[in-house]
Amino acid sequence: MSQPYPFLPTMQALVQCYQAFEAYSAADIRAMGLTPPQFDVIATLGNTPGMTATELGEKTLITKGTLTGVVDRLAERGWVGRMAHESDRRCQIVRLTQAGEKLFARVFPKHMAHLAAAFAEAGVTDLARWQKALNELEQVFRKETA
Amino acid sequence: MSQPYPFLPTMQALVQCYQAFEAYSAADIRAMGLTPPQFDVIATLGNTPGMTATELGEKTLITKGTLTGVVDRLAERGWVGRMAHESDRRCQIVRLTQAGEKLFARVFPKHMAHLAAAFAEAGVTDLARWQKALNELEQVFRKETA
DNA sequence: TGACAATAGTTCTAATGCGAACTAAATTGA
DNA sequence: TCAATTTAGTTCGCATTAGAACTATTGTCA
Repeated sequence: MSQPYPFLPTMQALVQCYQAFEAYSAADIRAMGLTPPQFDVIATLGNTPGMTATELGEKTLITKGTLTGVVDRLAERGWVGRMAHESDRRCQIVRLTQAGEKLFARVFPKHMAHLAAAFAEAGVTDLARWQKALNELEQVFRKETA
Repeated sequence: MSQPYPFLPTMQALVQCYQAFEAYSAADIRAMGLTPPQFDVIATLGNTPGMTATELGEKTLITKGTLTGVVDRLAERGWVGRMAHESDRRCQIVRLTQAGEKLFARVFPKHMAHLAAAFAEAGVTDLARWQKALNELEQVFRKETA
């Protein structure tokens, strides 16, 4: 009896791997009082002079409709601010406030250390091999829609 | 200048690969009038005599709190039903109705074909290699919490 | 220059998603 | 046997998510 869908185990492995990563990462982020998307925004804006909301959305993979709400809540807490773009009045620049910079300096290294602990036993050869597999598998899903 | 966090490219590849899969899969599912979790439930219940909500949550990786709502909406549309467990009155059995079986027969093979199209050019060697990488990477995130 | 298309953000709706609190029922253990 | 613990589901609060509709602004091009 041959496999009806030989790709299913690979797909299930992808989903389980991602869920394991999410659970591991999100637990640490939530313990610091942030949600994963909020952390992504803070981490992306760290050490930058700010960027447009569109640019921020591209880097964090957050859709623009969602990004409005995420930035709203970060702004309410005083961590980010919105500023007018110099030449294009449609755009706005989102950047960290001073309090946001302090938050970034506090949570970013801490979360990186949390992740580094997970990868402690992984060698550069493993990392490269995994990355290659992921990039190849990603192309499987990209080529069809293109 | 050495990499400050050598594991970051691998993690980004994981997130991008998963997002690509999600986008590819969800577009097809939504076109059939279902959400991804709704499809997961229908697909999991297909060809089974039903199962408890806890079991269903474990297979679909949907949290129990969320599962209540997902099953509610599927029940409203007449695709699944809740039944009392024979011996344990805390449990309930969730199973497809006749309409649900028909829906399963219609959407499941169609979505599998959509996925198979993406994997058309992938050989069994590729699939096995990707799966191995994903299983290894998953363990990276599992071992720390265990 | 002026209609038209493209872009940037916001707002809206419906559905997840997670964690915590809660009720009901079953299990444990002294 | 019965109080304490565990388990199964529901409910709630808060945040995210996708997509579509909408406003404001900019770019295109005949």
